[in-house]
Amino acid sequence: MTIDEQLDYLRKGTTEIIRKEELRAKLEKSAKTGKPLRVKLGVDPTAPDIHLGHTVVIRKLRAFQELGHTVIFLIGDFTGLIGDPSGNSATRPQLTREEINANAETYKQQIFKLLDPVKTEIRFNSEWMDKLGSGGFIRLAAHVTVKQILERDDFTKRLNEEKPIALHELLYPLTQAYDSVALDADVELGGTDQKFNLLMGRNLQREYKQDAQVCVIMPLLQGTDGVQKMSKSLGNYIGINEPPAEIFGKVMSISDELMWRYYELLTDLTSEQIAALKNQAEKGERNPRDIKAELAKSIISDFYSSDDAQNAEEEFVKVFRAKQTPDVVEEASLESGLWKLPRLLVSSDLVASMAEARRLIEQGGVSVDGTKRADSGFELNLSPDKSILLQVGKRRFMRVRGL
RNA sequence: GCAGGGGUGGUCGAGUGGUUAAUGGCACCGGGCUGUAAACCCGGCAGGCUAACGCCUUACGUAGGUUCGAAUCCUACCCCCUGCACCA
Repeated sequence: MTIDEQLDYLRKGTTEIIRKEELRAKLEKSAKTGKPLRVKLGVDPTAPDIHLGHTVVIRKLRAFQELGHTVIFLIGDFTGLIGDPSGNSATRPQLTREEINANAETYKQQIFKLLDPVKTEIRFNSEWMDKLGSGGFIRLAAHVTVKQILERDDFTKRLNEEKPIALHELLYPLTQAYDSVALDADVELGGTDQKFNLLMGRNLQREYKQDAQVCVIMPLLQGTDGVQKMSKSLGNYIGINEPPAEIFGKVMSISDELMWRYYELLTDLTSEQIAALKNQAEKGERNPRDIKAELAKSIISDFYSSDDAQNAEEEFVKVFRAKQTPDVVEEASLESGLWKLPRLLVSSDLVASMAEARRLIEQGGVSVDGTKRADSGFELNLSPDKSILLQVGKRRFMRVRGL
């Protein structure tokens, strides 16, 4: 690839690159000297459950790796002690060394589904932060003025709204910035919420007479609700460790509109290819459903095999289009005898409460052996010699049998 | 410590004595429609008992109190937020 092509490739999906000319210069220099660029991503040590939102940035790291550069996956075990940079939640719990190591293992196991281990360094910032000591930390703090820190949007806003800003929060960008100095980073990646912190790294590197890092800023991915950013706490996420069928279903449940965003940020298709797909959908040449199914398969293939992706789709079609029973249905054994339907649904854990069971039955959401039963008084007999298939809604199945 | 503001169901946010299990948005669940778990439309969304009509428990930071009746008034306590504190 020429440098221009590389730049184009790296630019796809980014919100902003600060600054593009510098990135070009760095790419050129690297090509000339054969020395790979050091590309940094900092992560929080507490949340090792990676979801698609995180992969937006990780995929971008991969793009750098594909071009031969080195990725530094930085686990912020020191910064983690400081607290939440977005300021809206409480200080994080302090983790023990063992917990941090365990989380790091989990991270590795997950990120290496996307990244090349050979071209990845895993580092912890306690490595240099611990050495710094409080004296060193104060000397570090002397490099930055309060005004500079307060420029951060979030801080300005909170200041104006008279919302609290804890002192340690002001130090957060500083420590993150120092990581870039310690690592001599050429590029740092982050979401739009990280922009200020990334820029702080540039400034601090200059203070330390280093070549300032380029900041590659990625958008935040919306969750399955299409409204808020994907996050575990909002429950609108798709985890990369989820079973393929689950991922497939969740992807199919995003709105048609949102899928273009997912295409852009979660696949390797070029912007032109995506535009072409969009065009086909708008003209009615292709059903958006199919395009979404392809997206789902592509995403699954990142974390599983393409066979798994294929199977997930077949299963989906079987259950939702052909309205058949899935291949694998969970089985439960309950006491033999006469059961009332609501009680059975609750006892088999298909439904959480009797009230909900009755509601679902009355709304026509429950069937027994394929027949809809909309009567809460429905009774059935459980015996050991034959199992009964319960279905709630479109996708909750369970086979029950008497003991 | 002092002054002020605030704590409501998964979430945001109404409600300041009486059909209030608590308006509304979002999320979520069910149904319809569809080549989608999309969009759209309809319904639901504390729990227990009942085939059903319905009945009964809990619930608006916590604990008491006033009242025929309280998320709403009173008392105490807890928690969160903002400001004050020095120079005087």
